[in-house]
Amino acid sequence: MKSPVSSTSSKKSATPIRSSTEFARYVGLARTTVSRVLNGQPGLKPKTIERVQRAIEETGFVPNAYALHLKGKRTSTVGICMENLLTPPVVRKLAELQRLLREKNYTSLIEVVEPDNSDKVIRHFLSMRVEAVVFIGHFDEAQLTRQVGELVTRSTPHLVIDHIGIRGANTVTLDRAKGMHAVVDHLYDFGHRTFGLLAFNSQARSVLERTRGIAEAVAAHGLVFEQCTLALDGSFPRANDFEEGRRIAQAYVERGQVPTALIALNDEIAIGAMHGLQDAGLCVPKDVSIAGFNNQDICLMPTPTLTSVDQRVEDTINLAAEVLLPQLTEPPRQRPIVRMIDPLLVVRDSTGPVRIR
Amino acid sequence: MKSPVSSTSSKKSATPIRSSTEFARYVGLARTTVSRVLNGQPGLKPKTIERVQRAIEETGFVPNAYALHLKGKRTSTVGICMENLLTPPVVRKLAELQRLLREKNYTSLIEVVEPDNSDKVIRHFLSMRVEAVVFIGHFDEAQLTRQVGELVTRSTPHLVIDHIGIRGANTVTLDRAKGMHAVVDHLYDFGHRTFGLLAFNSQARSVLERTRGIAEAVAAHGLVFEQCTLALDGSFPRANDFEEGRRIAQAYVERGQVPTALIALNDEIAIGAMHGLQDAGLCVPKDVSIAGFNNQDICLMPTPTLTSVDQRVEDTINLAAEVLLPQLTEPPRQRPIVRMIDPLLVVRDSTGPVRIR
DNA sequence: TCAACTTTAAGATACGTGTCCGCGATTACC
DNA sequence: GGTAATCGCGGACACGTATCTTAAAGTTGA
Repeated sequence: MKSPVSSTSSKKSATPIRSSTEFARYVGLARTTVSRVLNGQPGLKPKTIERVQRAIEETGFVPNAYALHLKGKRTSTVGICMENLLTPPVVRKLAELQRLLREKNYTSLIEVVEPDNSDKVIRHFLSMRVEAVVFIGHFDEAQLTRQVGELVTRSTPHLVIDHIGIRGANTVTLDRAKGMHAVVDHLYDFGHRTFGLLAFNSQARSVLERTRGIAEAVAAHGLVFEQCTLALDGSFPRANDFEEGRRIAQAYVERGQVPTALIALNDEIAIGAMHGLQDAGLCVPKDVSIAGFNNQDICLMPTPTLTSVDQRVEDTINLAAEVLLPQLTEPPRQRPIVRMIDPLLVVRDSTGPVRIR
Repeated sequence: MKSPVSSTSSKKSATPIRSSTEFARYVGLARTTVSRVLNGQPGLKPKTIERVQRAIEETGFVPNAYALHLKGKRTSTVGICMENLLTPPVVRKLAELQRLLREKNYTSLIEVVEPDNSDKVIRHFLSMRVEAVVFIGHFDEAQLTRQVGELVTRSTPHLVIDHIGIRGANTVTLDRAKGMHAVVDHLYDFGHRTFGLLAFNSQARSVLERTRGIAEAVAAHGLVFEQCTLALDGSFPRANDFEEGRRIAQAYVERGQVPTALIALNDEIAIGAMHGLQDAGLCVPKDVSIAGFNNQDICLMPTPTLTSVDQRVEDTINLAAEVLLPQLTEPPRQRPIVRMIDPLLVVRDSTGPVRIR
């Protein structure tokens, strides 16, 4: 493997070499000759090539990417707007996407977007001449729609991951409604007819989608959503999801009427609720079944292990790359591409047959 | 707030404007005049200024950052080498550092470093003329030492976060030995005299540091490390830490001799072990006390909640910024700066008095 | 109306790099 | 030793931008 930095010489070049002119002077060759070596052009004596390569090792000279782009080289840069860097599911998607892009020799420019700096982030991306902009997570809907529109106008490729329903946007997202549908079907098969919804009190699109999925599923089984579901939700936003789940479970217990099945917004809420029930002497899944969402590693932690809906992050991001990469090399398409990923219900020990009373 | 993109006009500029020359032609002014408006120079009619600003909104023109840097503008870019983007503690540090840098108008270039691509990443950072390189996490020690050495040689500022003992490196890291010392002291005060070490079977520096802390602590209490500690570790690397913790706990149970206190490598292992013990009918902390490490959110999840060592991520990163930022503007220092952060023991319900038998 | 001044426009140069071109120097072959 | 082929050199140009300098246009005052 070629090393950009010398591992043997400890030569202290007091003034590091910053340009090909300086570097050529160091080597004792013309700048043009050095340039031809660096770009692998033919018609050079092996001795000359070797001389330049040794000088690279000695000085650690690296051409200026800014000048290269000015000369017409592609930036090979993709800007990624992140909702945050703290919630595991979005960070996993970032990690996976960045890995794929890196494999294709693209650089990722990653920025966390907040409502008041999102235009600044986009402007920065554009000034860095990114070849595409990717959004991962959930954002202000009107703002995102506008930004996607502007990207389309200037024919900069884009992709929205996770956020459904942005008009005109290329979108790759989990079909959250379908995920909840699968959860309800699974619980219904076990005989459950009442469902407690944990922490669904948000107007975020991703949550509404899931509520819709539940509503459709219970309707498909001949149930009435308002009668068979229950919600004792707390504050939003929440401080700590485990504590919130525990709190909600306690609220059900104190109310003296716990649904036979609980469907949680995410795994943290689910596990918190599970512990809340267990603290109250209830048994999971004998007394109450619980399902989470996201299928994070923590699903394996509790006793019993948690049934959850897997986001299929890897498949999602592979699909995202499949949608994004052609845009970087081929002429722009007229119609936005929208692709949905089917979630995967992972059944574990926290869900079981309804107790016969 | 100024918007880089027009929110009102839906002008479809078929050929987006890519240079100030094109832009000036669009405005109908000389390129130099436009440049002076963009850079706020005096001696321009308000009407001219307004004309240019309207054109910016119409076209969404953004100057090319690459050309700007070539003209001498700083890149204001910091390269961040990440161990990974999957383990919460390092990602939290990244999130915090990026937030701080963004506040100071620095762009972060984030790359995940793997053993076989680390030189490539550094070379890429150098070609992007980053003003500093930051390493977050744990890396191959020899490789990192060499890379830091080369950065020093070319007087590019650097900072190593989390990795202790890199010769010549500016370092900010948690004092992990001190953290384990605190854990042992805490358990000792509760009467514990035997300690099971969970998943400490790694030669990584950060783990060795912690083992050292435990050894020092038990010695300070007049105990002999080899006699009072026990380890039934499994494979490394591990697939899922919860299951690994559970597995190790079961191994202790099957062996019929569980130490009164367990010290885990991290919170996941600790919680897994806790469930393993509970499955075997043991009570935490009455029968066995357990302590984790990192004080992640999941510590609040189990019953009982987990005693853990907090990394004080925010303080760590604030200190990191304090060490890093002056290097970006002031002349280079001769001696490396090494700063340690004192961890914080967070006592919860998983640790208690030793059972009297 | 003309000079003096202010405002705007245009020209030139530089930044670091790749590439093309023509010339001189070295090498290889006979 | 002569000729041709090879190789290195230096100059020139372009990329997008800022800035300095100079020229042109417009405005004011007497």
